[in-house]
Amino acid sequence: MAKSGPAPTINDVARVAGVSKKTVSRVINRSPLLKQATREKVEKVIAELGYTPNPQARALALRRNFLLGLLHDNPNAQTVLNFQEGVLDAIRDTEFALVVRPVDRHSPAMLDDIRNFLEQQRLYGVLILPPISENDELAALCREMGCGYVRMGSAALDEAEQLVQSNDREMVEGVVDYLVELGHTRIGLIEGPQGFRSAFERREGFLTAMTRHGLEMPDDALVQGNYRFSSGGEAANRLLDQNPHVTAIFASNDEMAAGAYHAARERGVDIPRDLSIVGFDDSPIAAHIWPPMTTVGWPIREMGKAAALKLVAPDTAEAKPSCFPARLVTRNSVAPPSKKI
Amino acid sequence: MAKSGPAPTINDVARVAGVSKKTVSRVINRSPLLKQATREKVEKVIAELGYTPNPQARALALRRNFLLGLLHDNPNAQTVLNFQEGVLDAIRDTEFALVVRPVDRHSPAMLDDIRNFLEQQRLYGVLILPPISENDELAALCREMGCGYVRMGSAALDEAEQLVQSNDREMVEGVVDYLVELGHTRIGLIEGPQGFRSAFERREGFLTAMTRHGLEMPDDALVQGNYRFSSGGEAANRLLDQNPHVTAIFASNDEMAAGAYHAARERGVDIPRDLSIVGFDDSPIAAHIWPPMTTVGWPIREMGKAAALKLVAPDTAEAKPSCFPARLVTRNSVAPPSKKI
DNA sequence: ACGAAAAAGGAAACCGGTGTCAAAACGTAT
DNA sequence: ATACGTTTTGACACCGGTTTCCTTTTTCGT
Repeated sequence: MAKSGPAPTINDVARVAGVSKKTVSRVINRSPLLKQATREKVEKVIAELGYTPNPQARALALRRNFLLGLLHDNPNAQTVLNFQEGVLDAIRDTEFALVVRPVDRHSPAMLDDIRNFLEQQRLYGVLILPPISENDELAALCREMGCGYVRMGSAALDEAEQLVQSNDREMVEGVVDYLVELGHTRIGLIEGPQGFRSAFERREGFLTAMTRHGLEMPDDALVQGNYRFSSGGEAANRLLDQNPHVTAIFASNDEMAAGAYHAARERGVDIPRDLSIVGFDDSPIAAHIWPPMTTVGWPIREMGKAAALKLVAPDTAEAKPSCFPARLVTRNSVAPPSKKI
Repeated sequence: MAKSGPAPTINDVARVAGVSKKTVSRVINRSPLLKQATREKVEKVIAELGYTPNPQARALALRRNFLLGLLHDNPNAQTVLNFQEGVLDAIRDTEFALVVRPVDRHSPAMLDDIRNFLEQQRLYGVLILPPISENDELAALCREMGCGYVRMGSAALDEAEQLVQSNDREMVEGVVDYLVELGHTRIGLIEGPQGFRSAFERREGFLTAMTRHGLEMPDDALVQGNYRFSSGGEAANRLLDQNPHVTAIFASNDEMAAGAYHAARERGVDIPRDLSIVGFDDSPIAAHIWPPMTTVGWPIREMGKAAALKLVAPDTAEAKPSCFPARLVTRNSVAPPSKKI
């Protein structure tokens, strides 16, 4: 049992074990050039005293903190928090801690802010969430500062090693296949905002599949939103005005899909009888809205865990995978088309 | 302009300014016993070199890190993230950073985990979110470890100084007044789980107002949920089975209210014509669900900011207030009762 | 048994700040 | 000019680790 009072230091351990502090340091850092007997002796004392190294002292000496940073500028709270949970799964019971840093991607000072942040905190590594994960200058900054980083993204970026991603594109194709199989031929798309790689990937997947099925995709059946709830309603109204015969809509995220629900409701069109809607993300709103929404879920928490492990334990098996499959979550917002032309 | 290369240290500043490092340290720490001329000279050099003190070295010397911790075990992602944002509003452009730590209040090891965490990270202070903010052992632990703390709560706890709270109870009374004014007399309550102070406060507010209006509150018009979506549906079904004449339901949070929406839908009762529903929190779901939900909003972000300021700048005006008024957000889930008896 | 190479361990400096305490500088009364 | 009380400043140890470099011990071939 450790006695109470001030925490024991490396000096205490060294004194009690009758060795120098350097030797204790070697034990802590698993240096291979130690006699087995010495190591055991020191380890025994460490256990007795309940000694743990002081992170602040280590940080000073190593010029590097045992801190992971989470950089995000994400409108979706649930995504961020799930990712956080995943990261914390990874660093639980380690000496690492997680510091969060929301940033403003519209601020011209963003890069300078982040540079200051990295310089100040001397982070071990950072995890970057979309959409700023797609900022290559930011990645370059991390490299320049010697700060490890892993990006979460929906598309292959330069270096696969530093990325966790999902197969968005493929999944969106699957969504279209599913709708077509049910008989839908006039399908509208509410895409995400420019500058989001995820929005791009999802649109491309959508268009690819439509082409593959030989389906027409009129320009005005593709409208843009900004990933927020209200934009979904506006987009759906525009879409339905321009293209009244549409029988199904795919929205690039759940929030916009929920917005589309409201627009439909206000126009008196019933979901799913008159209009099928599919979202993306499987955020809580999808389950809570009526009727429960068919959407695409991706394992954010697992991705967070893997991303963190890539930084803190890059050699473990769990840190290896960088692509995490999404899956279709079928609920009640989709039905075969019934609208008469 | 600072030259690139290794960041300047206090020694560089001292050398260039021709003073001792202690003097530089005094300048940084705004020591009052410095000659104005010296101060200006040093400040000039600091600006020239672009010097910023190394937080790791400070942490070691002061035995205290410039880190704020956020302890939470909250089912509501939006609440947590909003609070985070508030905290970051407060510490933006300071040397502080925020480290997050989700905990498991059901784990018997929780207190030990947190003790380790505090001991390791040597935090400047922690912010504690409900429901664990109501754990007095945890508060005692913080005091024992000499770690500042501020709790967010919905009721007056021991020391008002270390708390940011909202006037939940009062607001719930206001909700009841509002419903009564519209003509409702048979109002059901879906309360939150045992052990949540917020649940207790909201129930008491509800019952107080009912009594004040001379309204009957049969035992079976009060059912318990666990603050999660699914429990709201179950609770509403139980409530409506036992008490079919109820014309309005107040739920202790929005998620449960949303669950109640689903139950109503499945039973074919229309909101708000046949049943009015009021939630609490003004989380996104309230605006996204159909019909948009009347609820009570409270300024979580501002509370986060104030809580953080209480730790890092306790003397500023913004850090003073500890009670933040909630307000009724009226949307479309409430109407006068129309049900025939 | 001896010397050389390899292995193990230690002394002291260092990371970049802060605390203590004494010395220097200054102002002023004698 | 001297003595004395303040105000400013600096020298040095310290926080708790790591790194560098050197000494001691062990191992082993001959």
